[in-house]
Parts: sequence; C-alpha cells; structure tokens
Amino acid sequence: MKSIEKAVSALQLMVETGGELRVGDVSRHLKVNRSTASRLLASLAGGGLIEQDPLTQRYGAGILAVQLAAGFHRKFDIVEQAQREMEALARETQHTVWLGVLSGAEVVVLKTVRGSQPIQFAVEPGHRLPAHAAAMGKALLSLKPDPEIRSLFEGPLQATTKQTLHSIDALLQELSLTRLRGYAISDQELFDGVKAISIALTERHKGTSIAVSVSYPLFALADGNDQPIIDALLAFGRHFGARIGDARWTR
Amino acid sequence: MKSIEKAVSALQLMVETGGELRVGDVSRHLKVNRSTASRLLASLAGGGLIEQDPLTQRYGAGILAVQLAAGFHRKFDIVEQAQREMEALARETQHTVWLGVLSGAEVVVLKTVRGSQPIQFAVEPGHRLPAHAAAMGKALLSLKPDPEIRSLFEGPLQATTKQTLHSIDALLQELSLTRLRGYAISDQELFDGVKAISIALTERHKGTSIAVSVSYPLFALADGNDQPIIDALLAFGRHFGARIGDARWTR
DNA sequence: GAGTGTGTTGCGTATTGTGCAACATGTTGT
DNA sequence: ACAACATGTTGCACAATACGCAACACACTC
Repeated sequence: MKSIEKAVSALQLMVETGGELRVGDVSRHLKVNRSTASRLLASLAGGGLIEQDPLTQRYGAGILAVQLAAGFHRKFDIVEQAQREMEALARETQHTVWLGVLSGAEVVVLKTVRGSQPIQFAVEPGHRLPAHAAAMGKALLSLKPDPEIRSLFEGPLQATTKQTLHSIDALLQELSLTRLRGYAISDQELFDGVKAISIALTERHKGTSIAVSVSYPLFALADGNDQPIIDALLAFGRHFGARIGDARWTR
Repeated sequence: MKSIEKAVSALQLMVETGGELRVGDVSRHLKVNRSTASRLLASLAGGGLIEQDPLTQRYGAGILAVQLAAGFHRKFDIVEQAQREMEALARETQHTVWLGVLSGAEVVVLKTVRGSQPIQFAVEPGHRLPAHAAAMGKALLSLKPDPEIRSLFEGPLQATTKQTLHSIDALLQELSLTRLRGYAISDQELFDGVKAISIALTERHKGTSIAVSVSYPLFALADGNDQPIIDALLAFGRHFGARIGDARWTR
C-alpha cells in the first residue's frame, strides 16, 4: 500500500521539520511530483489529521492527531499517573526529570518536569533521542535480549559527543553493566557537560515499559557527588514500581 | 486519493471506538474486504502512526501520533500557557474548567482542570462535544458569520437533552444574543442538571481561537446565583486575553 | 512588467490497490 | 475432542486510481 506509506512518510517529515510542511518539501523529500504531494496532503487534511493554514498554505498537525495521541496516552496511562511523583522527584533533586518510551532505536520523550535550578536542559514532548546515547535509552534497551538489540542498530552508532559509544559491542557490554547496576548512566554521551541517570519500569498488566531519568549539568554538582540523585531516583523506582506492579522493583 | 482517505477514516474510527481497532472493524465500517483492511492498517503501522499489540492483534495509536500532536500543541501553545490560569480559575470557582477548540461542528476538548468539589463532570482530552449544545461550542461559533455557521450544520441538530436547541435558526438567534452578552451559556443543553458558561479567546498573531468554560451541576449552587462564576470567568478572559493579545478582551 | 517560486486542477497511462480464494490460527459450542 | 465458526494474513488476476506532464492562478522579487 505505497500511497499510504508515502502519506505516513510525509507525517514523519512533518515531525522532523518541526511541525510545518509545504507542498514543495514533501515533493522533494518523497521524490514525487508537486501535484502528487499536493493531493496527498489535501487527502490527509480532509479527515482532519493535518490542517492547512489558510494564510501561509502550510500544513500542520490537525485535531485528529491530538485525539489519536489521547488514545495512546490512555494505553500508557502510567504517564499520567507518574506526573505527581515526577514533580516530587524534580523538587527533591532540583533537576529536570524525563519520561520516555522506546521506538525502534530512539527514545521518544513523552514528558519533562523542569527542576527548580535556573538553568535546565529539557526538550519538548515528542522529541526523539538516540537510544544508545541517552540514559533512558540504555535503561529501556537493557530490558531486551542482546540479539534483539543488535537487530535495532545498523552500521556504526551515530555520535553526538566525544563520549558517545560508537560500537554495538561496546553498547552491549555497557548494557550488561547497567543490568547489574540497576540503573543506566549517560555521562556526556548525548550532550556535552550533561550527565543523566535512568531506570526503566514495566507495567505488569499491559506489559508497557517506560523510562524515567534525571539529567543534571556537571557544573551544578559542586562536589561531583551524584549519589543523592541516584538514591532519589531509586526511591522513586521503588514507590512507583510498586504502584504499577513492576516485577523488578517490587521485590 | 481514495486510499489515503480510507486510511484517515480508519483513524477516525479508532478515535470513536475509543482507541483500539481490529481488522474486522475497519473492514465492516469502510465496507472493504478484510484483506484490504489488513494491508491498510499494516501500512499505517509501518511508519509508527499506529501500532499493533502483538498479543491481541489489535491496533492502537502509535508514537508518531504523539509526536504529531506535540506539533499541534506547539501551534496552540496558548493551551500550555493557559494551564496555570485555568488552575486558578478552578480553585476560585471550585468547578471544572474546560479548554477546547472548534473542529467542524464539534468542540474538541484539549484540557480539563477539575475543581475542588467532590463531584465533578469532566471528560478526557480528545473527546468531542456537539458545538451547538456545549457552551464552548457556542462561544466559538459566535466568532463566525452566520452563513459559515449554516454551512457547518446539515439537517436538524442532534439533541442530547430536552433543552438542546434543535433548529439552526434558534441557534443563530442564541448566538447573536451570545455576542451581545459577551459569554455563552449552556443550560442543561448538553448534560441534564449541568450548566456551563464559556468565553472564546483569539491569539492575535496566529489567529487561533480557543474556548474556556466553567461547568457546574445545578445542585451545587445553593442559591442559584451563578454571577460569581461569571465574574471569575470574565476576569480570566481579561487577564489571559491581554497576555495573548486578544482584540475583544483587551480594550 | 518580466521573472521566479509556489500550490492547485484536467488528462492519458501504468502503477497499485482491490476482491477472491486459500491458509493459519484462535475461539466457541456440543 | 472435534467440528464449526470467526478472524488475520498471504498469492494472484483484473480493474480502479495514483502518477507525471502540462497548464493555469497567484504571490513575490528584481
């Protein structure tokens, strides 16, 4: 069903370019004629999945997308339940708390709660991070068996800083360490000067997994001691894990 | 582009049925063969717009939908900005505060903040309400000229209570009254025993319009005097209207 | 006012989406 | 336990329809 696949590609493009698409963009990236791109977007807009700004003629997300997402959040209602406990964790650590899920080899950020410190690193919900570089990604990958992890990555791992792991073997080794340690670490592997720790939680009934992480800039840790943050995150894991029936955190 | 239109219809169906679809459902409602429905859903799932539960084989919203919705919320960032002031309004009135936008002849609920009273009427974000019966709907419709409103409705208006307006002419009359009054009222026209008042706000730069409403059960108003609620809502309109540059509320 | 970039229609052709059938699997009923 | 039914997923031939090519309309730029 190629036309539908093209339509979905256009939607992905819309996400990547940050929410606004022109007919020409779709035409170029999908390598189809402008006429085709025009009709494609018009069809999507007809049902409300996307909508065209009558002034700029640009296409953006529509209300149907919001409604669909609402259905997703119902499935992942842990996300809503986590809100208050994430706020408490942010208050306690004074740093940004993240929540994300795995999508292929990327982590999709579903929610962020900014800490109280003036300077905070955070992205908007919906953004994606490379799973092998983000703490949340490592935490979620560590739930999977090695062969499945291998199949997710093709070729060398893309690096965003000098610390980023660049081989799958190094990643697998790091993940086995993560399993033993109980939480994942990203030490400037995604952003320079930013460290993050993360744990993964699995809802017993639906089997859905999420990751929660705390990120903090190195300069904010005067003594370089991040044990308090780790303890706070692990405490969060025990509390929230018990609530959603996670097997690894409730024993 | 009929195949894409069918795909979008399937997504609408997914929203209406509450988030989970089976191949048979799509086959029946779109009146296509099961094979077609299967391939259609598989194509949508390929890009991550929807995803199939490997156990139940049911299709639900995917992560791409969440990312698209994030783009929508960026466009309507008034919604995020409104959060705190909505909470204040809910605290002050003790009743549920709603925020919604118009989509055709329906209002899509984007956010609700529940009041402090024990019993509260609220729906989840993403739900749709008939615009001619909801206070938010009337507030948003009152921004449009009569001919455009007529074109939105076809045939008699669907009634959900005995108070629901059932003719377009009656609706237009009510809307002209709404314009004079400055705020919209739904007196048990959507739910029995529930009243709601609403105002519409338009962001100056992007031209996007939202409605904010307060709903309250009749039995919660001992003396039947809802003037305090109206005053609180109008005060909200002046404060928030100024912030987003609404022309009608800032003069 | 010529020139460029853009989005949206007709129209003929070939790609591709369609129903039919068959198969695999899971569920119900007796 | 087996039959009967419902459901999801593949080949395959045929017809529907999505495609590119133009041409047009419109907005900007120089």
